[in-house]
Amino acid sequence: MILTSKRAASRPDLMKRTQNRESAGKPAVAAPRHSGKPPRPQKLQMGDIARLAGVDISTVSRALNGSSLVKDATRQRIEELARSLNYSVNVGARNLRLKQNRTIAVVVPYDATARQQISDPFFVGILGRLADALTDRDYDMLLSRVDAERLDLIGELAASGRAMGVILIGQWHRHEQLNQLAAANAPIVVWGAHLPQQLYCTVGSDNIAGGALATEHLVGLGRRRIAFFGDIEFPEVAQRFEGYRQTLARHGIAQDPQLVLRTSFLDGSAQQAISGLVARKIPFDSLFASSDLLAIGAITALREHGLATPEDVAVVGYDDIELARYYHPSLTTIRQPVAQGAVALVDALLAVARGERPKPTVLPAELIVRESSLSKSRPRS
Amino acid sequence: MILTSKRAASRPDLMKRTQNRESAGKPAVAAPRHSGKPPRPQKLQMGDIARLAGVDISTVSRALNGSSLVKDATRQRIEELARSLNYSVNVGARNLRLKQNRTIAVVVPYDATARQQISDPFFVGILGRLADALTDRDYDMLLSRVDAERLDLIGELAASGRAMGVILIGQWHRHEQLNQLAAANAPIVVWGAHLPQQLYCTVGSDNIAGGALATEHLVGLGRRRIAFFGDIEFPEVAQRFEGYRQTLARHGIAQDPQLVLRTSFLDGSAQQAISGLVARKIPFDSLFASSDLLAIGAITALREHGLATPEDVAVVGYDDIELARYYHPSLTTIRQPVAQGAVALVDALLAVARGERPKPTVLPAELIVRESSLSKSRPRS
DNA sequence: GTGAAAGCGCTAACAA
DNA sequence: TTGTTAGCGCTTTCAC
Repeated sequence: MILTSKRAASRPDLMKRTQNRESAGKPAVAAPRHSGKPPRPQKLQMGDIARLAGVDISTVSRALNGSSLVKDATRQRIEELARSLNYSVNVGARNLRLKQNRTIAVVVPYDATARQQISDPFFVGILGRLADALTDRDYDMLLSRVDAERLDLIGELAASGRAMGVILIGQWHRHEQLNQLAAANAPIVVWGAHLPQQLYCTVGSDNIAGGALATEHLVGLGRRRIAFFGDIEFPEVAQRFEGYRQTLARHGIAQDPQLVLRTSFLDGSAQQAISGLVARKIPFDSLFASSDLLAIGAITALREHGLATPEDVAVVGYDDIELARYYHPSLTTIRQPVAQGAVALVDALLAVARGERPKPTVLPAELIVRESSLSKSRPRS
Repeated sequence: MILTSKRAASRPDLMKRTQNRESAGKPAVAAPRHSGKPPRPQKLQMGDIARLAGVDISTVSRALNGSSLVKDATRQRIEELARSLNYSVNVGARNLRLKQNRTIAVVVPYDATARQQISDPFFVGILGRLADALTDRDYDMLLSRVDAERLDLIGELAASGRAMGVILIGQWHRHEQLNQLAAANAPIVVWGAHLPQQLYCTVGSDNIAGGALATEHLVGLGRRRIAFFGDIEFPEVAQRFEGYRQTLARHGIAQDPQLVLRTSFLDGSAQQAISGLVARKIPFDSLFASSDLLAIGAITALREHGLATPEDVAVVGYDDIELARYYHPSLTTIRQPVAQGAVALVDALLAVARGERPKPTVLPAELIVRESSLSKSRPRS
């Protein structure tokens, strides 16, 4: 080895830092400011603690990382010092050295055409749970909004080392793009529907069962003209529709295509759909909406047309967002186990990051009965 | 300088990497796997691009950073290569070297006693806007939930270099803790009320004006017994209450302490408050709630007691969450300019990080009139 | 039990 | 225009 301690001695910046610190007690004379700005102090680093504790920087590192090599007394002193000075190890440097990364990106795609926002309460619920699950495991959460048209950008999050992997909330109708990403070995996990030929891992609830539960419930109430609201371009919605379809078939109820309405989220398309049904005098006595937000929009529109829920039209939503309980009428809906889902997403992503190929998770869905479907139908005039 | 190219030659890892890459074309014979795991490939790095392009790593760095020093043809080639291999510069290493950081932490405090969740739609709205504002400026957003009792943890986010600063959404009743953080030079900015003796920078809307607008509106409708719902331990709510108080005084309406109810968020305390008023037969003809969520809870409770909104009790909320439009009755409310606020928060934080002391921002509040306050009062039985 | 030294992946002054 | 080299703040062998 050619280079001995020459190296340290030739580090002018280290000298400078040392001098700065030592003159920190005196008023700002030896350290002239160049600007009028307040002198936001250089961030403390391990070398400073080491010098203050009179030990080598490597000892500080060991102490702060709980190595058993370091003498208890020394560790005490160092820990004390670090705490009292509010020192925290620089995570970036640490990660670089360790080639590790404890950040996970959570991506909420948004549509430029604004069909569904980050503000969808259901997604927000997952977000909160994810934050919990990640915090529990001592991971940081990087939150990104990404244009659904540019899902390819997701790969960059991992490639750049910003995050060790990506949890995507909402599959949309981007199955192909996601498959491509997975094929390119991007560490992603998706909340959504499990599809055939799927290269990426999904976590989601059993949408077919959910759709069936909702429909079964309405059929059980004696409803026969059950409208379906939702955009079946989304795999999850398509599966809910499939549950609806199967249930009608099982009961020998003819399926009326006029009752299947492609509606998106809070932008008024539920209102339009209701208006359309009413205008064309298509009879219906109930409605299964693929989200609570849609259900709420529909109930509002029904009311404007003089139709009461549940008397004239029983309504079942999907998601059991918090508001479902507080809305008037309170909403019958399908609950997805969000907390469980968040944990499953995190665990799956960690597995993917380890190089495994975790199986998709399908969680149970549950029917929550409330006012919007409670009473029996009354005769239509 | 003692060390010439000896150094590079003595880096065994570099050699190893090179060999690995070069044998990558052949089937996995020379590179035996130790486990059954799929061989998640070493992440590409700048050196790889350099070797493939036949230039030095520094040239790659320059090319990818758009330095004008590099010849156009070379840059083209390098960029092409990087793109086709899906290479992205390692942000961690880059930040370390540059001593910069383009991550901003957004912290949503939550109360262990669950008064207000991350899921408060208003906060979520800000969150989305912040994501936009940060993305626009090419900053990453680190989202953390922090126990409101442990706001001191916030300092760690900056001290550890995880983020260059912290945007805190929701001031709560933690004014003192925040002042301490600011005194310790933590780069924070807070969404909330501007208070006297405040060491940290806030961005928020004019809560006094908002409270006054709401109250003025109800008075203008002929209401005189106006209840106030909210927890005035929160500075923002306290200011809304102050606007309410001032307005009543201005109109010479006596303030009845029985009409001021300390209610928190969606946990049913609005219901209790209404029940209490009804049980004690305290007359009231309208209600100003310090959040839309409270207003919705109150309307639900009123309905359960056979009181209609707006006929019996006119209701004004606060925040103008998206749902306010879709609720039944749609909600009269005070809108806070969230998008503007998000931009202001980000700009303020960047200023703080530069060592400046930006002034608190107080944004205008706006009255949005909807059904919940529309009609005139009707006589009470 | 502690210190010296190398190097994580990158950028930039300096040299050529 | 490109290559060489030092070093960002940290962890971890390897010596002592």
